[in-house]
Amino acid sequence: MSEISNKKTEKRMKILESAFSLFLEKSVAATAIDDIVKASGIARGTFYLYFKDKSDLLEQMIMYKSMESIKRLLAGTTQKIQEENLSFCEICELFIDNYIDYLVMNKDILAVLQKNVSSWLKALPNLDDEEIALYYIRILDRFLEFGYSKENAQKVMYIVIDLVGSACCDAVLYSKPFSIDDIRETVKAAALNVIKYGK
Amino acid sequence: MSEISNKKTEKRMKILESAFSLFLEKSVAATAIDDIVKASGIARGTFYLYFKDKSDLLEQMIMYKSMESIKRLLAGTTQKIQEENLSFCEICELFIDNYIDYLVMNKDILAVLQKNVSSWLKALPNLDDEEIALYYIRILDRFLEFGYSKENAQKVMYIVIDLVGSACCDAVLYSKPFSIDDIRETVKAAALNVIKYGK
Amino acid sequence: MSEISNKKTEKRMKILESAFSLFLEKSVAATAIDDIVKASGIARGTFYLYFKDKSDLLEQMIMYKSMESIKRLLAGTTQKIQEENLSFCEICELFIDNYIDYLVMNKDILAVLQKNVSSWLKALPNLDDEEIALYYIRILDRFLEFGYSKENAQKVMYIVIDLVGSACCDAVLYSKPFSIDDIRETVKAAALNVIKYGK
Amino acid sequence: MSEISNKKTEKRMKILESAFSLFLEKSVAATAIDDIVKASGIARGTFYLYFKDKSDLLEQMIMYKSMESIKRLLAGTTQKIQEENLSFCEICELFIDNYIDYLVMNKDILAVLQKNVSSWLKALPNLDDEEIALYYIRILDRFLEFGYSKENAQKVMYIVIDLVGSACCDAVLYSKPFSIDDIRETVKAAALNVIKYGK
DNA sequence: AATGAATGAGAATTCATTCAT
DNA sequence: CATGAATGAATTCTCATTCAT
Repeated sequence: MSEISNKKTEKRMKILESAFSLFLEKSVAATAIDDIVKASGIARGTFYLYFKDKSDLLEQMIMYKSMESIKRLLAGTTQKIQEENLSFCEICELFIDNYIDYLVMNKDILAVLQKNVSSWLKALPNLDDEEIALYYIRILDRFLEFGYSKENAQKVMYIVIDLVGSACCDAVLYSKPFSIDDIRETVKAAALNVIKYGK
Repeated sequence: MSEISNKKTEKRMKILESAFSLFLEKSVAATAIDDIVKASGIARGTFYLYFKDKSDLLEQMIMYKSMESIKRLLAGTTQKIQEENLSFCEICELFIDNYIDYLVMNKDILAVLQKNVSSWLKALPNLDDEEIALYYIRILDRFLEFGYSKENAQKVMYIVIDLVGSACCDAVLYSKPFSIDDIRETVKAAALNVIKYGK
Repeated sequence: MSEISNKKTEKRMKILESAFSLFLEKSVAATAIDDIVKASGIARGTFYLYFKDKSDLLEQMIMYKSMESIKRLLAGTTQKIQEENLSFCEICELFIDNYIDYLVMNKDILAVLQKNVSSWLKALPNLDDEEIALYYIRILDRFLEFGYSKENAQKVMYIVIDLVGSACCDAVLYSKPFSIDDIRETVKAAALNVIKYGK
Repeated sequence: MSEISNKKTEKRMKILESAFSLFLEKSVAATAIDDIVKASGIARGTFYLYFKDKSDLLEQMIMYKSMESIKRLLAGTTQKIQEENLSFCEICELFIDNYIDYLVMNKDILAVLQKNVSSWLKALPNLDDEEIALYYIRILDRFLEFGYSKENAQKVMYIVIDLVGSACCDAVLYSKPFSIDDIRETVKAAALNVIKYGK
């Protein structure tokens, strides 16, 4: 990659990160392009060299942020799976636990993505990120081993991820109608029941 | 109710309905107060006699729309429960089925409320609508009969409703990652498993 | 006409006049909406209550200004015609003389309208201004008396007006390639020759 | 001419031609330097190596385009004059005919130059193009032979060219208020009358 | 209560021009 | 000579809200 191309990517990242911070502080709607520009230390026109408009920025950011973090989650989980020798249900529990932890710890991301936390799921089938695709296949295999059909496995995985994301989003961000501490175990149990009895 | 107060309520409804249509057509963000005012056939200033501002309108609308329809859903379901003699699990299945039907049929409401379809849940505990409160208690009782603690029952009910709402929202509105026909049975089974094994 | 409607028309005029002055001072391109707004003593948004945008304003202004002044020209000329007893050629000469005088005296209008001074001609056939239509017919009648066919009369009238407008525009505004004093008599003679021998 | 200087001229032409195409497509005002630069296949900064700014480009283009074509017009006409033995009036008629043909055929140039088609006239007296100067003198001589004073000849020539250009501009571009076919003969007759009786 | 003209802060976007490479 | 990323002043336009009638 050339010097220039490097600098461009760097600046694009800088804008994305600055915008993200502002979206957190205020909210997406309350953040003006002008704020982003000032926070990024660039000129107003420069923004438009990198993004078509605010919604283009938001779209790119959701992908960038959710990819970035889901990758970390998957990497951490699969590593543990390989190290220790775990049963299918133990793996699922571990994964769900990690996902909830991830949501709790990344409250900032959650605040921006809202109920779209799990939106990376929709992009999974035709995603061009090899790393994530690999993890996905590895987990899918375990479902097949457990007796799931491929189709059913995909649907159940979707429902579980969505269930956890949706329920925890309200809990983590608003503690409504339950705090994350109150509902955590129930969510975990619910998710596991969906998997255990979903064949 | 007096003549005047009647007219006021009527005009308030007119505004809510006009706004709802526009929110559907365009989206909330793209709808200006001016549009709502024109569609309602009232003067610009009049809007502010009925609503503090746009977000006040939105809040009132979500409540109005989701109450209105959830009431219909609950009424229909509890009636059937009383007529036929059903077991707890049959009742739950019936309720979930009806909820999915309701989401499919009220695609327009879903389009505006998005993943907030189930937001009426958050308001449930301290809601001043007697009718709904009554239904809620009746269903809660069934959970207790089945062996649930009150607290756990509330959590599981929340998770189930949220699970169905969230998964079906994507399915009904975007058919992504699955169409509602593809995922319906899996969602239903998942929800039932959460209830059956959630004690 | 109601009080309000009166005030609206008044404000519209105020904007048109302020804009006209600025167009004169600077040029159309160099005048920002903001300048017009300041000069009119109104708020920025108010401008958009009266005009869609700058080109809408310009269009309305050209019509308004060229109508306004052409009416004065026609009125002045036809009055003289009725008072004194003049031959066709004398009438034409008088008219052309008056038109040149008008262009010289309304240098400001000319500066804004440029070669569009005669653009009111294009709108003549389907114009809804009764006053002007009346004058037009009266003059046309004289041509018919002189032996012109109706069609030919219209064409010759157009060419003459356009000839005078175009040649004098350059002369009055830029004195290029000739000053108006240098070319006036030649233009007048040319125009008269077109009429005299154009049958 | 050196290699380098050749390439420079070539690139300058390329920019002029690209700009001309865009001016035609959109209009001068709606064409950004950026568009011209892209269409020319050069870098943004390069533009400023060849032209001071947009108005400099426009000025150079009007001259370039109107010179280029007026030369062709004059060359074609004078050639015919020399071959055939024509009277003064026949020459004038031929010239006017050719000018109208030229305007009809160069509708694209007309669209950009608008009523400035005849603006080359203003530059005639102090033009450093020998070829055109020569043609001009030759035609002027014929007017003197016909009995015109030098000064009057220049004025009449100006009026005639301007008359034809202005009337035909509206006709060719907008067919308003008359189409070119409708008005052609009347314009021709008018122009000839100006010359015949303009002494 | 109802009206709608007026407001003006503020948002988005463009674009000619510069300058370091 | 050529490049094109960066600039930021300038401009257009929107829209929630107020207030005199």
